[in-house]
Amino acid sequence: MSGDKRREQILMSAISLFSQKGFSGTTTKEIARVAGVSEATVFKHFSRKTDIYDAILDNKACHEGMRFPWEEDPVMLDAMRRRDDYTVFYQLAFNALNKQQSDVGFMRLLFYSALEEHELAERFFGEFVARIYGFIGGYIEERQQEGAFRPMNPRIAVRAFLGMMIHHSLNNILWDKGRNLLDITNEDAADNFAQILLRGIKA
Amino acid sequence: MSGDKRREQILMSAISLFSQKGFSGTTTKEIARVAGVSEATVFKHFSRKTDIYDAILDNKACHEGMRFPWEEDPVMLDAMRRRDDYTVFYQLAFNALNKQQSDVGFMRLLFYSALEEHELAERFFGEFVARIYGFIGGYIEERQQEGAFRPMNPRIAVRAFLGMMIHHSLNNILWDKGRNLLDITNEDAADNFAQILLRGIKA
DNA sequence: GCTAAGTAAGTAAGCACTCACTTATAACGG
DNA sequence: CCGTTATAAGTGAGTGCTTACTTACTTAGC
Repeated sequence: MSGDKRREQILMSAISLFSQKGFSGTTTKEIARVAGVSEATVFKHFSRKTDIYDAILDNKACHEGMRFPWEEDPVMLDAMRRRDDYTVFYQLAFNALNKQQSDVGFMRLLFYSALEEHELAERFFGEFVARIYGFIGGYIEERQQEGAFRPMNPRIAVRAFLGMMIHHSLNNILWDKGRNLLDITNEDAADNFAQILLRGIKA
Repeated sequence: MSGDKRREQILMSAISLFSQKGFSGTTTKEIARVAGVSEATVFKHFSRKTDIYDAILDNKACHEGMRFPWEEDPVMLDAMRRRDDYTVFYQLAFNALNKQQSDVGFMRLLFYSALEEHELAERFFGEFVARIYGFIGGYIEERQQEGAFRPMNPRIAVRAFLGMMIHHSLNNILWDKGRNLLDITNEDAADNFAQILLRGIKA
């Protein structure tokens, strides 16, 4: 197998393990076993254990994870132009919830790295989340100036909205996997969250 | 020093370390150093490392952390009787935010234990959060029957409200310690979150 | 003089990481 | 077509260090 392919395979195994057990809870031996190679091979591709972690967050997080739904969703972009606030926030929530649900491992990894205070995780959150605040906050601000939304700090509205979505995903991923407290579809969640926020901030 | 006092002292050191580095990232040697005793003394009080973790979540979490603000806050109980919805939700948010802010270590510990899938953490979340959903959800349901709130699944409203608060605390604790994205007081946050939710669910 | 509190000095297992070595691949002159 | 050779991919068997945990022993207080 070529070096690049093997490297990718090791990274995939590492993502799976780090997301389950965190950095210090995962051994290089185990990464090698899951990747189906010897431990020495792992160290041929990554000279230190932290290099594996760095590579994951550098590639996976900062390239794959950094795509923004609104840059690819014509439905939402069109709704923004038409000032169809409900569709804008419904699409935002629906896209985000689906994305979070489809990559539970990556979500867990981000949480571990935040707790372990990995610098790359901090950078990821700083850049990615900052752009989200700018984008949604900017739209809310425009609508405030148009008199559609009541005056308030738009970033508080963003935090409230993101809070609903992320906390909902967190519940499903971490604390309430059996959906005992609340068992709803992403469509239902997006619909309700969009409605609560919009009624909550409209003029 | 008496056995019980020493035991407590070791637990305090362990809480501090586990909350910073997680379970597998913390060594028994380090716990002993912080507690100012020998490693052997740690194992006199706790025969295995996991016993320390269990003791923390058993005592600290299930006894100290399980106190509910509404059971002690006369302002909020009175507001509930008077159907002063704003004060009810403002007090809920303000109490929760202050509590979370005052015990960052405990919050981090709960996150670690959720990621590491510690059974006691699951029990804590199951019991504690379930009671919150029952309590707030029950109040919302009553107000719906009185015609004050619009018809909807009350638990979705609870999730939205808890999401705003917990995500806000999480931002301040984990991702945006420098308050770059949003820098507001707990009073401001509680006020805005309560307003957004109430406008969002009122009839 | 008994019991509880405490520890120095271990132990075996596990950890990240290295080294000497083998195999597979492919390019190239004859 | 073959045989040589350079290079990259891969590994078994270690290295020294750290880990959770133990044992045999000392001290302090009633």
